[in-house]
Parts: sequence; structure tokens; C-alpha cells
Amino acid sequence: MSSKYSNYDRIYEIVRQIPSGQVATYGQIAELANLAGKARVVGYALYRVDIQKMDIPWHRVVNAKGEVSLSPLRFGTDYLQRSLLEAEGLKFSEVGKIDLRKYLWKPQNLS
DNA sequence: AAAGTGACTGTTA
DNA sequence: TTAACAGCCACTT
Repeated sequence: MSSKYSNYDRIYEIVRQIPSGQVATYGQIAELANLAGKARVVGYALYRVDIQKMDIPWHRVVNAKGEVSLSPLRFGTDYLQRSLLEAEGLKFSEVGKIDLRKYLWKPQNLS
């Protein structure tokens, strides 16, 4: 398995496969990208995503607690993320969490 | 080329 | 139950 693609490319490729209405966690993406235990790398990769391109459904990735990871460095894109998810039908609790048991993506075919 | 950064996570108290 | 700590390491500069 030569790596013609970088880790970032694999991460993006996987995120692209998350279906609308479902979410994945950073740790989960890391595992699927052969980066088990390196969830932070996934976070970093998504940080670099060009929001404007709208090429990647970056908003479908949340943390292990089932909430949107908030950070001042995101300049409000974290709230945008919540809006996009709500637009796909996900419900947030009063404390800003979603039910992972309900929305967590379960990938079927690993390539 | 060495050091800094980060949209995380599991464990511990 | 929630909160704080300390690992984790690829990418950027």
C-alpha cells in the first residue's frame, strides 16, 4: 500500500463519505485513516479545510462527547457547524450535545 | 532542521 | 457527574 496520498488526503477522503444526517468523531476518522489514537491530527487537518470550497462535509465531524468543538480560533465557524447539522435534522440538547447513539456514522465498506 | 501548534481523547480525582 | 491533566504526532514555519 504505497502512500501516494498524504494522511490529510485520506482524512478528507473519509470525511467525504459521511452521509448527510450523520456524524463521525475525530477519533473514528483517525482510525479509518490509519491514524488510530491520533485524533488531534484529524482536528488539525480539518482546521486547514477551506470552508468556502464546500468540498468536504467538515461539519459532520464532532468530538467524542457528541458536541461541536468550540474554539475562538474558528472565528464562528463552530456555530455555523451547528446550524448546518441542524439543517440536516440533528437535534441539539440544552447543553449543546447531540445523541451519538442515534447519529453516529457506522461505515460499512472499508476500502 | 528544530520547535511550535492544534476542530482530540481516555484516565483520574 | 463534570473538570482537569497529560499523552498523542503530522504538519507548518
